[in-house]
Formats: sequence, C-alpha cells, structure tokens
Amino acid sequence: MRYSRYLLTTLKETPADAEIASHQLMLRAGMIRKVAAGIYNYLPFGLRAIRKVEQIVREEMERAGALEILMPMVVPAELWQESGRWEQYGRELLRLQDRKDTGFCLGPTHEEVVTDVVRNTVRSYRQLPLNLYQIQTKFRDEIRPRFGLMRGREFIMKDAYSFDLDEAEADMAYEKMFQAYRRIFERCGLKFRAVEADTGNIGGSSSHEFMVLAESGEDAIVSCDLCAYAANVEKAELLPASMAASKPAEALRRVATPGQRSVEEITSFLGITPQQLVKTLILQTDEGESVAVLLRGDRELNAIKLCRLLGCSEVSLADEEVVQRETGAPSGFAGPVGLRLRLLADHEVAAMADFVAGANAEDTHYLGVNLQRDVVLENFADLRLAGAGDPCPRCEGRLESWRGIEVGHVFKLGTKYSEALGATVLDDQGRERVLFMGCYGIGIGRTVASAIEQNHDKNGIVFPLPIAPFQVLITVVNPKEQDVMQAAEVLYGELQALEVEVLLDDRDERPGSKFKDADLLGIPLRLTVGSRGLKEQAVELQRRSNGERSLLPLAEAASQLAGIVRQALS
RNA sequence: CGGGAUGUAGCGCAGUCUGGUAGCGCACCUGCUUCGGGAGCAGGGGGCCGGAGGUUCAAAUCCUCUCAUCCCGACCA
Repeated sequence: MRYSRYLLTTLKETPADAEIASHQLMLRAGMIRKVAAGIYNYLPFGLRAIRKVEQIVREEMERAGALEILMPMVVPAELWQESGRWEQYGRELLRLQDRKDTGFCLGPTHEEVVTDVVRNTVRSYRQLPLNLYQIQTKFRDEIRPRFGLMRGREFIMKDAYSFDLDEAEADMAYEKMFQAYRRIFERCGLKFRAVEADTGNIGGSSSHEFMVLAESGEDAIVSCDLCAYAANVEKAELLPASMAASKPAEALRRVATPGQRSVEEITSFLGITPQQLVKTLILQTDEGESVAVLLRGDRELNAIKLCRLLGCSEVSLADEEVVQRETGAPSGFAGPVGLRLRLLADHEVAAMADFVAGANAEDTHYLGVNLQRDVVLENFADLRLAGAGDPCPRCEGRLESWRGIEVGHVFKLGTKYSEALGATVLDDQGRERVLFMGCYGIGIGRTVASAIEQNHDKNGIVFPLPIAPFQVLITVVNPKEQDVMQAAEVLYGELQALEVEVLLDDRDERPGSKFKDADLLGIPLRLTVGSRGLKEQAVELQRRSNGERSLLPLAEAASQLAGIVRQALS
C-alpha cells in the first residue's frame, strides 16, 4: 500500500475524551473514529489490525474443529422469551419493534439463536460433537461505555457454542476451546492469564476468563505465588482461617463517638486500627430482603459471593431510611449487638475478639464486643473480596493481585438453553437426549486495544508483528529524488512479491514528520531509504520494538526482511 | 440512576464573568524556499458558537428547557 493513496490521518494532539493509552493511540494513529458513545468507525489502518486478530481466531477455531456460521444481529423477541432472558437481561438489551410492532432485540450474545439453529438441524448423536462459531457485531447498551474499543456498546465478538451428548464430552469440548484460546492469545503476542471466573448473566456451572495483564484493566484478579490458582476477585475463594479465635478479655461497654461514622473516622477517634473494628453493612436484595453482614474494618464485601449465598441476583447498600428502621440509628452506627436482622459474618471475623462495632444508637459504639458472648449470628461465610497477601485457597501460597482486561471468556453452560429451547437428539439407543452446551467468547476489538495497552511507548504503538496492520514500513526520506524513490519502489515490489505486507511512505513530507508517524503507527519493521544510505548501496532497518538499527545491503534487504517476518510468525 | 464537568472549524483550545463584526495553534489547499526526527514565509478555504424557547436595539456571552459527551460512583458475559 502506498501511503499517498491511503486514508491514514494521524493526529499530533491527543483527543480530550480519551483516557487510556490504547484509546488515545488508536485515535491518533487513525485506526478508529467515534460515531457515538461506545460506537466507532473502523478506518483502514485499524480494520487491518482487527482482521489480523480475526484471522488468527479463525485459524485456531478451525484447528479445534469449530465451524463458522453467521447469525443475525437483529433477533426476534420470541427466542429470548423462550429462554426467559427477555425479562431477565435488563436494560443492557436494546429492544426494538418493527413496523408491525413485533419485538426484536439487538443480539448481545447468541445462545438462543444458535440453540435454535441446532434444534432445527441436528437430529442425531452422529452429528455430534458440534461447535459453531461466528465473528459478528454485537450490541450491548452498556451503562457506561468507555475507553474506546475496550468497552464499546457496539463491538466485534467471536462467539462459539459447543453441543455434546453428555457432560463428559462437553468437558472435552471446553478443554479444547481453552487450549485454542491459549494459542490465540499467545499468537497475538499478549501476556495473559486464564483465571477462574463468575458466570454472571450467561449462567452455567463454571467458567474461565482470559485476562490480558494491564494496569488500566477494569478487572482485578488474584493468582497464587506458589501454585497455578488464579481467579477474578469476584470469584476468588477465601477459606476460613485456621487460627483459633482469641479469647474474650474485655467486658462489653458503650462509648460515645459523636459524628464518627466511617471506619477511618472511628479508628482515628478511638486510636485503634481497622483490624480491631468490625463493620456492619446493612444490605438489601433485589427481592426486598434486608440482611446485615459483618466484615473486618479494612475489608471489602464481595457482593457476588453474598448473592450466591442468598440466592438473589443483586444486593445493594440499604438507603438511610432502611438503615434507620432496621438498626434504630442513622447509618454509620450499625452493629451486631442486639440487631434483629438476618446476620452473616465473614469467616475472618470469627478470629476476632474484643473488637469495636456500632451500637445501633446515634453517636455510639461498643468496645469489647465478642461474637459468641454478645451476638446472635446466623452463620459465617466467605463474603469478602480477596486481595494481595490473602492465603491461597488451594495451597500454602499467598495471593498476588493484578489488573486485567477480559479478552476471552469460556463457559460450561450445561443444559440451561438446550432444555429451555428443546434442543435434543436421539442417542444410539433411540432415546431423546438434551444437549450439553458450552459457550466461548472473544472480544476482537478489545484484543487489539489490549495489545496496544500492553505494547506502546511514549512515541506511539509498538505492534506485535502477528497483529500489526503492516509488517514493514518503507520510509522514503525524500521521494523527490529520483534514485531514492526508484530504489524504494524496487524494494516495495520485491517485498510484495515475497508476500510481505508493506506500507510505502511515499508522501511528500519532511523526514521528521514521517519518522514521528512511523513511531506512532507502530509498524514492527521500518526500512529507511535515503540518499545517505544509497551511497553505500544500503538501507537502514529499525525495529520498532527496541529501536535497534542495522544497515542492510540494498540487494538483500527484501529477502532478509521476508525471513524476519516468516520467523516472527512461526 | 446519583455526583461533577464540558459542548465554539477535522483535532486541541481562547472568547462567556462584564452582551456589540467569531478568534488562536495544529491539520487542510496554493506558491516559494527548505528536506535523516513533527520547517519558514506569503496567501487561502472551512463555523446555524450542541438544539429549542425567552430577555434585549443587539446573544457564543444573560435566563429557562432540552440533547449530547466525558469523569467518579452504582452497574456490567
């Protein structure tokens, strides 16, 4: 491709509404342009990177035996009503009506549609195992789209769905996809981890997320420093501490704490540490039930664990009115002593003695609280958010914490959708069997964005070669000098003949601008063709990754570069 | 949905307080010079100042409403 004929407008200045590096760089490098909140145009340079990732995904899906299909983006409400998700899914599902007032939605995921495909086409166990995938535009009306392609409302996703006769075979399909995912992200040149994850809205029995490690990641993950355990903090388990509870030594007594509500305020007012305090959270479920949860002062609630325990789908902090009604005090003074509310405590609280807690009266706390003596507790449970330094639930190790970008997610679905939609086959005994499903997603745009997040410097993008829009950039220092331009043209032709993807910067621009653009665009290999080198019959090769420069003889440059590219892709 | 902020040329911004011819830098077009790390000079094109009402002789500027965008939180495969 000739730059002079290409649509690639770079920006010197960073657009004001881009926060993170990948978003800023994708805008500056002319990869994407915003159309509306969370909705983007993919310009030629950006689309090439997208297509690279798609191609890698395709190759690995095919290798794993999956078959490509394409389902519609507009899906009839009927199908979603069959699975029950029309009501469940919430406002993220963009619902719309056609001229006859028939309900549709923009597909945010395609379990219903693919299950419909299978129930209509698969009759026999002989057609199994089956794995269907597509690469398609999805729409989710996110509450807060942000960070460019990282969290768009419209986004490109690869979604695959496996169908098997029984659970054991479904497990094998899951494992196959798991391995395919490892290969995909390795080929994309990403540093990532597969972590245990919550299944959320999709449902099913177990799942793993593939997390690209990056400071800007929206997810927190923990991993063991000794064993292979790694999990999203939403999911990360914490076992009851083995140490025995300390013995009560103090008597229960009230103390005035005027205006001291937050953990910070109380601990500094009383001169204690947050570890000596128990905080009492008053929570409400989506079904209207109120419940109190006890946590050590420096810990945070994991709402997902609590939901799982209570069997509800949402909990939120109770508002002031409810707190006043349930505890008899304004918020900030709730405590477990004498509280007439369903009361749960995190395991860790079991080991605490003589702690401080609210007294359910305004401006008052208790000192010397001891659970066994002073409190009526329903149960202990794993309720807090895991963090760095916590013990590993699988071994003797300690957890480390990281930020991650979720680029892939694999789920074991069981029969949730096949049962609801009646996707069955006849087995070798002629019996009707409900299919076991799995589903497997990859955010294509997000993968490109996270690759940039992980591979950039102050000058611009540093594309990993396998997903770079072009492999080689030829910078023609002065295209007006005939011999220079001619040498560049010859190289360009040779590289193309060797099937190297090359962008020829033949623009009539000053060299400085071209070099700056080259750094910004992040094409891995840059050849500089100028009169200076040509005097020696040489061109300069510079690698974007480490800035290393070397001179190549003009006659051998193309074949050497083709060799470098081939090696990088193998 | 709660809190905060911002909408002026493709991008970054000034002008708004104190109403009076819509500006600057980058980008874009023309010409000349320049040419190995974002050149210089000269000339030029491009704006319903987010939208709708209102106040006023006069509104980018004041008032009301509205829409959009961004940040924090809640939320989220």
